[in-house]
Amino acid sequence: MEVNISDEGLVNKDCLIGTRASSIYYELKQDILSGRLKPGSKLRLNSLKDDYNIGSSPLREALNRLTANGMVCQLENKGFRVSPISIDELDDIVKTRCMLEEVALRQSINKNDDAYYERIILLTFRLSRAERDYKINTCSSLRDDLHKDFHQAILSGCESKLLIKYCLSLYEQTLRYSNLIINEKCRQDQEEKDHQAICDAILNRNADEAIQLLRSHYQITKDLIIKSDNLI
Amino acid sequence: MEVNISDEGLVNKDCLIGTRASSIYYELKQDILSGRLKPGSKLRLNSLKDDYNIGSSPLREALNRLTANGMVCQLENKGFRVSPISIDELDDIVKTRCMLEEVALRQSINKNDDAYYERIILLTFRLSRAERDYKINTCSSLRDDLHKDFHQAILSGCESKLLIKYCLSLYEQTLRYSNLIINEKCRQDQEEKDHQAICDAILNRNADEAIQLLRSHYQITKDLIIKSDNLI
DNA sequence: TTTTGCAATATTAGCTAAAATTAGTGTTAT
DNA sequence: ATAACACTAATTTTAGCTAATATTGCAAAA
Repeated sequence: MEVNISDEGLVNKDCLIGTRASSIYYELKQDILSGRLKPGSKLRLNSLKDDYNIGSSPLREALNRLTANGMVCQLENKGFRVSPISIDELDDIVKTRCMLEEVALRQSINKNDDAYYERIILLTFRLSRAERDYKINTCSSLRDDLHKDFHQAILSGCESKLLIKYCLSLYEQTLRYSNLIINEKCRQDQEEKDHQAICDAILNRNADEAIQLLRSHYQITKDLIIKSDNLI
Repeated sequence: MEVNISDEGLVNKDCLIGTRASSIYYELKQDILSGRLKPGSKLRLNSLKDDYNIGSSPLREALNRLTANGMVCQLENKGFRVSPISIDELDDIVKTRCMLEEVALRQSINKNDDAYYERIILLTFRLSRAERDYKINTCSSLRDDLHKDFHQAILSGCESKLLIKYCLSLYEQTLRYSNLIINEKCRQDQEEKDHQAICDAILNRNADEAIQLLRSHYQITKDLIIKSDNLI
């Protein structure tokens, strides 16, 4: 199987892929995004080697790849640590994300491509089903995957690969903050409505409204994160 | 010396820094940007180990960091190669760069910060002096450094670290294409005038004009690259 | 007694070199 | 002609070693 490392979206997420460096990359990323590895905490190579049962070379490779996303930072001769979080950074992430996704979303809608609209309908449906199921079985992994797919889908009509890449990176950075919210029940119903509303606006070719809805979707999430006070 | 790997701008450029992985990173980056390592060409680990006199572990680390910039791409179990170039990608880079720098430049100018304007004047002066010297001694390294500094300076009033990071990455990606132009004499005089005009527009607080000048500066460079037919 | 500076020790990161795995290629047998 | 096999060359990984950093304990001064 030929897999280009940089095309993350296409890579099998279940770590069934070839190299150890890649699978450890996904494991670490998951653990950082989920908050199991806490922001600011030191990533001791020896501990990680034991915990994940891996050698130092592929481990260092994985950590180097994670520094690219801004999830891990490295200090010369002092090793790696999970990037610290801050309200300022969250602010920057959300603002930048709004700005870039506005452009990508408008481009997508204006292209007027049938396949794009079908994708939106399909993924909105799947996501709402997963949200419903999640209330019963509380297994979030499918919901989380579909949530990511939804947000990628609404930008998928954008011609610029770079723009899409940046938006994906910002999505993941936001996710790290979102996962700090403990009580997400209150958020969930709102989220579901937001997604449906965004979907409708897109299908109505109403770019301005869709953008406005997306902005407030992000703004509300940000406010909740800041209010939740899990930021040290 | 404490050096955060991700803060590239602050890192000593002359490879005098601590780890071997870092110094090999800068060497490789330089060789890729300069075109010595050709787009699309295979980066055989054994050859690189011999050429740069280094072990495989720091070498792999450096290559992994370079994949983050999009200068190198990696295929599972097939190693690394210099990322191929294409007109489509150049198009994407330039468009995205225009879009992001417009926002960053407007923010910078509107902030109305004296230190910012002083920086612009200073760097424009230094750059023009270096351009003049370059015509005599044809040593481009100082000119290249100052050119980079100039383009960073005009965005340096922007509050968003992310935006600045993206702009820097796009600058470097553009540079790889620029260096394919063999006959750059024709370009040089134009460039010098462009820089001066941009500087003037900024000092006049004329954001719209500055943005327009920056856009056409990039557009002209792009057209020259495409016309030069070094894209295979 | 508390604080400061230094030296010795322990811990950790980073690197090299060699082993193991994988992909690519050519050959042989069916 | 095609499929299976074996061989070669390349990548990836492990394990051991070196160099750098952090910590501890001790002694001397305030």
